[in-house]
Amino acid sequence: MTRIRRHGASRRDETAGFATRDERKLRTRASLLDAALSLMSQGRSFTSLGLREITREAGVVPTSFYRHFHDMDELGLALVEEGGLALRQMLREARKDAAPVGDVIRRSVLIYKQYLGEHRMNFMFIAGERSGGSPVIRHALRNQVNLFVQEMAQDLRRLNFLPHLSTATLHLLCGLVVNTMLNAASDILDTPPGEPRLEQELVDNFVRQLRLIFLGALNWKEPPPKPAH
Amino acid sequence: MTRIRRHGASRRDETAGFATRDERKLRTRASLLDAALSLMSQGRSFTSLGLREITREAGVVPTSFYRHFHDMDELGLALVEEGGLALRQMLREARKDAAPVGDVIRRSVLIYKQYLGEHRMNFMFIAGERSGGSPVIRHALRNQVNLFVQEMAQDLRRLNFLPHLSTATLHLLCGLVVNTMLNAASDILDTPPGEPRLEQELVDNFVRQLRLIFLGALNWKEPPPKPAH
DNA sequence: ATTAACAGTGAACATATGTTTACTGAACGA
DNA sequence: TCGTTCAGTAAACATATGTTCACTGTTAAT
Repeated sequence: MTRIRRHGASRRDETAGFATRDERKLRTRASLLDAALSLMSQGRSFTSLGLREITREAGVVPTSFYRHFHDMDELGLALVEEGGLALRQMLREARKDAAPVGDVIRRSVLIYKQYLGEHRMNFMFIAGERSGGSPVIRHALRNQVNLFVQEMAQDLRRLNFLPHLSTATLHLLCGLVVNTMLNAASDILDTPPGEPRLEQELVDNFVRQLRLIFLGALNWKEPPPKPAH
Repeated sequence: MTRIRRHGASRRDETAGFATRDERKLRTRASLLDAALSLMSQGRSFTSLGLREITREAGVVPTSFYRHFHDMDELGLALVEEGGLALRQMLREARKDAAPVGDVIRRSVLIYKQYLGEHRMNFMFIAGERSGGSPVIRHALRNQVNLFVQEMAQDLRRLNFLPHLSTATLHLLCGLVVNTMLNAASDILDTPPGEPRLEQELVDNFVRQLRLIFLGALNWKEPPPKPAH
C-alpha cells in the first residue's frame, strides 16, 4: 500500500518526528489499536469499549475514527490480526534457537513467560476474547489460534518429535497445549507484579500440566482405523 | 432470610400466581439475573451490559434495579454464585449414577454435553467471563472453578481412581480436565443448532483430549520429594 | 382496624454515546 | 508552481445512559 517515491526522497523522509502522510496515518491507526488494547488491559472487555472512549485515549477527535475503521468490529478484527501475528512471531523465534537439550518443557515455559511479559496486552486480548464477547471477533480469533496450532504441529513433525503420532493426533495434542498455554497466560498475567512466589507457583503448575500432557502423548497408541464393515 | 409465618399460612400462600412479598422480590431478582444471562447469550460480554438494558429485558423500570443490587458488580457476583451452583450440581448428579463401566470417558462427556444444553447460559457466562471482563467477577469466578476442581479431586480420591497419584497431582489433573471442559463448552455452545456433524466432531475431539490427559495421569510417576540438601 | 414497611413506578437530571455535516490545512502529484 | 487529495477538526444532532427523588399501593406486623 505504501506509495513508492519516484524522484528521490526528500531529505527529512527518515528523520524522527516527520513522516510521509501514509506513515502518519498508520501511526494514528496504531495508536487507536493501542488505545483499545490499553483500555482492555485495565480490565474491560472489548464489547464494552466505546468509539469515543478509544479516540479519547488515542488523543484524536471521535470523527477521526472513521478514517481508519468504519465500525468497532473492524477495529476488533484488526486487533485479532495483530494478536495472531504476535503468536506466529513467537513460533518463529522459537524455531531459531531450537536447542532441545536439558529440560525442554521448563525452558520453553520460561521463554513463553518472558514473551508474555513483552506482549501483555496482546495476550490479554486473545485470552480474554477467545470465548467471550462479540461472535465475529471470537470466530476470527479462533481461526488465528487454529492457524497457530497447525503451525506448531508442523514444527513438531519437522523436528521428528513424537514420530509415532498421526497428524491428527499431533494436531489434537497441540490444541491441548495451546489451550493450556492460553489459560496459563491469563492466570500469569493476573498476578500483581512483585509477587514472585505466586507467579512461580503458577509457572510450576503450568510446567507440570504440560508434562502430564506430553506423557500422555508419549504413551498414546493410535487406534486402528475403522474397518469398513 | 425468609420470614417464618407465625399463625398459620393463609390459603393462597402456595397457589400459583400469588406469593408472599419476599417470594415476589426473589422472583424479580431472578428475572434480573436471567435478563443479564439472556443478553450475554446473545453475544455480549458482561462488562458491556447496561443497567437500563437489563431492567428493560427483565420488564421492570430502571429504578427497581437498586432494590436488589446497588451495583452492576453485585449482580455479576450473584451470577458467579449461580454459575458455581450449576457446576456443583453437575458433580452431585454425577455422584448418583456412578456406574464406572464401559467407556467411562465417552459416557461422561455425553452426559456433560447434555448438561451443557440444559444450562447453556450459565456455561456461556462461566466460560466467557473466566478470563475476560471485570477483574472482580473474574476472580470470584476463578474461586468457584477452583472449588469445583477441588471437589472433583476429592471425588476421584474417594472412588479410588488413580490411587498412585498424590493429592497435589490429582488436583493438577482435575485442573487440566476442567480447563479442557470449559474450553470445549464454549466451542460446543458456539455450534449453530442443526449441525450435528460439527458438534459430533467437537465431542470426539474433546473425548480424545481427555483420553490423552488420563493416559498421561496413568503413566505419571511422582517425583521424589526434594531432598533438604 | 391501624399503621409501618417497602417493591415497583414515573419524571427529571446531568452526562455519555454514535454519526452527520461542513470545514481546515498540510502533504502530494502534476 | 498550482490544484487536488485527504487525515484530522469542530459543532451539532438524536438518543442512550446511571442516579436522584417523591410517589403509590399492596403486604405484613401490631
